[in-house]
Amino acid sequence: MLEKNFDPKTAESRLYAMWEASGAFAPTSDPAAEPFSIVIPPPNVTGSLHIGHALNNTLQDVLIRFERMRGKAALWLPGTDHAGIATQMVVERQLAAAGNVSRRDMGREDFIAKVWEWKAESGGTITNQLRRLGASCDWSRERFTLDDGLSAAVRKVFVTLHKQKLIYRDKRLVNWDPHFQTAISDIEVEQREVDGHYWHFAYPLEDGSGEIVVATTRPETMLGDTAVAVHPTDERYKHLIGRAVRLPIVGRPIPIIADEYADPEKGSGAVKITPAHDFNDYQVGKRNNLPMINILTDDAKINENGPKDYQGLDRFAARKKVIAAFEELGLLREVEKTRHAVPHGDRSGSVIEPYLTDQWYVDAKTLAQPAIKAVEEGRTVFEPRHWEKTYFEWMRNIEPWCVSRQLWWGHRIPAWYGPDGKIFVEETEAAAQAAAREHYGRDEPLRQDEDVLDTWFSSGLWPFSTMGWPEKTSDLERFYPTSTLVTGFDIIFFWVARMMMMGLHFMGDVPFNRVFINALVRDAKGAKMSKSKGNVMDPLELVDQYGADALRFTLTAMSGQARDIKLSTQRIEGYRNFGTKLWNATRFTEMNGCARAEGFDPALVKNTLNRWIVGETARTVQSMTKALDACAFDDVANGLYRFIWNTYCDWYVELAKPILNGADEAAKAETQATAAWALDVILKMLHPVMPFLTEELWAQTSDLGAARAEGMLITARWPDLAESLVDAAADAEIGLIIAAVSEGRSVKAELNVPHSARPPLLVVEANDAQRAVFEANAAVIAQTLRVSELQFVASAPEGAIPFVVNGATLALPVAEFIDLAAERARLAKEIAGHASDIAHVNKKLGNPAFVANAKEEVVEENRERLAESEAAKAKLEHALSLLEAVV
RNA sequence: GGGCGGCUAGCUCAGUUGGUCAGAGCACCUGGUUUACACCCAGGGGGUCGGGGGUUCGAGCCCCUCGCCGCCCA
Repeated sequence: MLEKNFDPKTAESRLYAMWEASGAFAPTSDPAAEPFSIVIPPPNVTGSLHIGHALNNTLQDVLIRFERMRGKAALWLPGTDHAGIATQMVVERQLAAAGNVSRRDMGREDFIAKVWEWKAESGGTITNQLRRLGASCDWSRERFTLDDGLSAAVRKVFVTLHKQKLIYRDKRLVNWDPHFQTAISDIEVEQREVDGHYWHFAYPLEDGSGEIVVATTRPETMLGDTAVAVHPTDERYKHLIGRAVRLPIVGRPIPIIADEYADPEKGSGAVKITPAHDFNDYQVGKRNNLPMINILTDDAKINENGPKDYQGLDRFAARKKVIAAFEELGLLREVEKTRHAVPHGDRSGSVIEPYLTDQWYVDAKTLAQPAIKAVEEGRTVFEPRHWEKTYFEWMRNIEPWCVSRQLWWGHRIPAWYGPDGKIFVEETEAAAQAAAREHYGRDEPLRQDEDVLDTWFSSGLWPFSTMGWPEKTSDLERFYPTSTLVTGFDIIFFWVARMMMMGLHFMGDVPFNRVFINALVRDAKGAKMSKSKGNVMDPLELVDQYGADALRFTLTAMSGQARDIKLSTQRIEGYRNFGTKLWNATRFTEMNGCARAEGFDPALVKNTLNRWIVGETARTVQSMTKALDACAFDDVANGLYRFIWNTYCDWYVELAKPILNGADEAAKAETQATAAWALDVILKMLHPVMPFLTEELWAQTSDLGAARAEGMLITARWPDLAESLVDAAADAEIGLIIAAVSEGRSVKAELNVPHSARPPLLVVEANDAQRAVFEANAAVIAQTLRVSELQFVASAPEGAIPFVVNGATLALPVAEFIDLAAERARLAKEIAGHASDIAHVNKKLGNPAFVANAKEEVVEENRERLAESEAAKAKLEHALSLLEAVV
């Protein structure tokens, strides 16, 4: 006998261990099985599971479990990302906290050893947390972006792209993060609106004949100014073009040039040009052959190109000093308050400086073309579809991808420099030396590039590098392209786009056929969860509190197509209750001898109620299968909820009670068998979303009745029930019973008939078929509606309360209890309802254009509806008139 | 400035190709010792589907326009 409640705390770890030990997570080796594969978006190895991971991985697990049960060779390939900056940051912080020497004092080798040490200790945290969630990943295939195989893949890709001239070295402005002292890519830059100022500076003309005013939000950059630009058509300045101003503080004469970049509408119309420290100015500088003066050090202090008394000053201190100097010189014309966007590093949070450096670039524009085409042609489909616009938008305007990072933790760039600076890009040092020997005609000492690659470079290879590429492995053969990628929209640029480019280039095929973009989880108020706001919900705490299944079900139910999910514990609690409901329904069936019958065939059941639930079950299987195929996760959750609670528990079990307690042994046996059968189907359908509870119920009911053909639920076969199991006659019959009971309950409740009262239910008027249903089901209706019996009468006695169900008139003789006013109100309400319906339909049918243009079946439907409503209204009006007569 | 998404019951959201589509869950109100479940059962109130205009026999669903809100990119 089942306990009263499911206990997730003890069951979850036990069941997970059982699954894992059984090998159920690995794809079946059956060569005939169709492959279905998902690669996990590798979480940062430093990370711990947040609610976004919980959602993302729940959805992947739902798909994997579904396809596994369907008999496919389902592979969910897990792993983690070395996460260059993030990890380096964590370890550096730890070193600092422990009072250790800094990274730089420690040296590269020792520091990296420290990181690996840290990874060995803490790197398993997040994968263990995924296990708590129930994720059925194939852990035997787990990968890490910095493991040997993936590192080899990275080198191969880099060298190949270099030889194809799709990777090159270039000197240009990059986004420089002074905190980490590395370049970062455009998409790692976050624009933040901040309060700032426009400082209007006067630059005196060199000949002393006047001045020209420019404005800037970054005064310190004036130290690197090499021109002032005005618009070529700007009449105010035309006469000054070609002349020069003397740059205050610095004393350098700089030219006044004509360039369309200057906007006559903005400020004075003249703009200072600092080619080495501003992206727009850089373009202007290139167009006009201006010198580019870098005035900053790697850590954003003024370098030797600045005036003596500025050298070594931090950029913000230098800013203050520049402003003070202008004020002193009497050249500060105006200070204007402004709000403007300032670039920040998404990891460091520090202000990014445009900075002129040598970096490695990937020719993303070229690689993007096939990636754009693949989505245009539908070889990869985004779900929801509208994300394709975002993808195209970015891909069509893609910039060269800066892939070098001045960090230590990551894939060292496989490039070696000869004594003369000649670059040898090879997969190994030995190969580079060989190439150098070839080039120089002798051995020369080589120096490897100090930089590492952007983390996203290795994650871009993830769908094939994890399967063993560049080796030709059987996994690649079988599971590439992967079936579906499930990820968040925030990394469409970072990750999805890069995988598309790399996959197409190196595998000649898309990395995945479908990309499901999941929503972003927010708190109950819709705010983004963040540690600083203190509104973070820890998924593991929620698992502790409500069980993994409840959390999974909640996330599944809420993952519609909307961008945001607003998560509240109330919701989780409700779905925890849903699990308990199913648990207790199972407990009920167990108590009532429901057990699998040997050779049970749902097509052969005779009892109407059983035929009905068989049909409803088949319908649900079909809609759930369809919804899962379409990644309509919310439909899955809602459909299961409704079927299990409102159909199986509320009606099937309730209507089955009289049979289970009755004397008709044949009907009883059939009902016991059908209830058990339907429950098994339910467990299967619910398993992908609530794996723990269902597996536990599956186990606990395993010895009830005939043995199951299948072992554990996780590997049981997904149900396949034919549409033909739906029986229209059974639907109509049970539908009438449900309608009669519901309406009868409503009447009793509205008239405040005491709960203990047991009037008979009078069948006043009904067609032959309906009469037969009422006769056959009198006992069930009587028990469920809590009436004494059913009586068939020619007309309703005085004071009986009539109600209309599917055209039949029923009545409850409860005159002694009723409040006349209440009854009058009830009737009036019903009549009004029908009246408005009639008016609505009449208006339609009265419109000749409607009858002429609308589809025949629509017109017919409306005619029927009108007739029904009119009949019902007439009956109720008659009842009301009788009531008035009594009074 | 450009792009994308949203605006449906008090709250959170569903509403496929326009024709019972005005729904669900929660919240709220009323009643309940129905021997599976109070993590329960039964019943109930509540929305002119952001505003305006248009197409259509018919629009929450299509078009235009305006207004907010959010996100992304400049």
